[in-house]
Amino acid sequence: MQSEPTKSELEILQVLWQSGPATVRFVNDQLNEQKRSVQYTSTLKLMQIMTEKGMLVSDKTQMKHVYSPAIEEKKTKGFLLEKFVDAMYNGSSSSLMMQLLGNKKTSKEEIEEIRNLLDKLENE
Amino acid sequence: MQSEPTKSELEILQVLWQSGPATVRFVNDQLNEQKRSVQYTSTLKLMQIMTEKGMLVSDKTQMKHVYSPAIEEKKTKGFLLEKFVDAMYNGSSSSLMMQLLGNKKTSKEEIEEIRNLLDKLENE
DNA sequence: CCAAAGGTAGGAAATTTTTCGTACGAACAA
DNA sequence: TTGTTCGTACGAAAAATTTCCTACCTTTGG
Repeated sequence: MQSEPTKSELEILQVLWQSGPATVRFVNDQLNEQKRSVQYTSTLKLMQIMTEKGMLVSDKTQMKHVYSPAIEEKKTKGFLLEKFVDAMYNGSSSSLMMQLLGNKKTSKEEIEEIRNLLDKLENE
Repeated sequence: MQSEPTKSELEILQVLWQSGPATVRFVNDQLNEQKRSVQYTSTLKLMQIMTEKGMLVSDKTQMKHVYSPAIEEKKTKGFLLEKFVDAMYNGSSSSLMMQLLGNKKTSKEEIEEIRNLLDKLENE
């Protein structure tokens, strides 16, 4: 079973998803560049907690520990997406899509792509 | 400007969206039915805080105050959806949709609904 | 060798979010 | 009238999350 990452935890996961396994130093630098100012030891602590929780795994064979997400990106995102859809749109994917398609301009290509996916889904 | 509702605040908004303007008593009952056990005064307090923050407005002319969301449902959901897409899918709506459709939670009916929506969009 | 730089560990402080106890007023039924 | 029920107000406790201080070890450059 999977527990919901907090806001800060999610930021860390994002860095790791984006850049692959990394040291605390690297993650912390990325956070400071991309997100917000945060002390090295804060990031360290959080990543340690995440490891305890089983969200990350760390390779401690070297002095500079290297962390990676314990659960694959797709699964975690899928899980969070599902929760989001449930909470916000009563579990209705199409409602969410309506909102999404209504809000932003979607290109013909994207529409085609989605249509193809729909076809594939129905032929299973 | 709009501030992000916390988890609990979102639950309250959901009740109000679902049922329209309501008293604390009603909201609290709904939460206990639909979500989790929570004391009346906890819900009251939270709704008061939300009112301070400008997320809710309350009609205090009657003894039983009646609360409604201060911002329309669509705007709030759109705002949260956008943040979600940005955080999780680098702002790419179609990526999100792919993931959504890839999850096996989408029913035939929903697929049809989406197809219709795509048709509509293309004919504009 | 020695100092400086950079790493982890751990506890505790700070902040944010959530919960609830208590006080007190209004309504209502007996 | 009177007491029971139902409402709000408010402060503070509790819990969850986030931040950082301090200690101490390892590596590296001079």
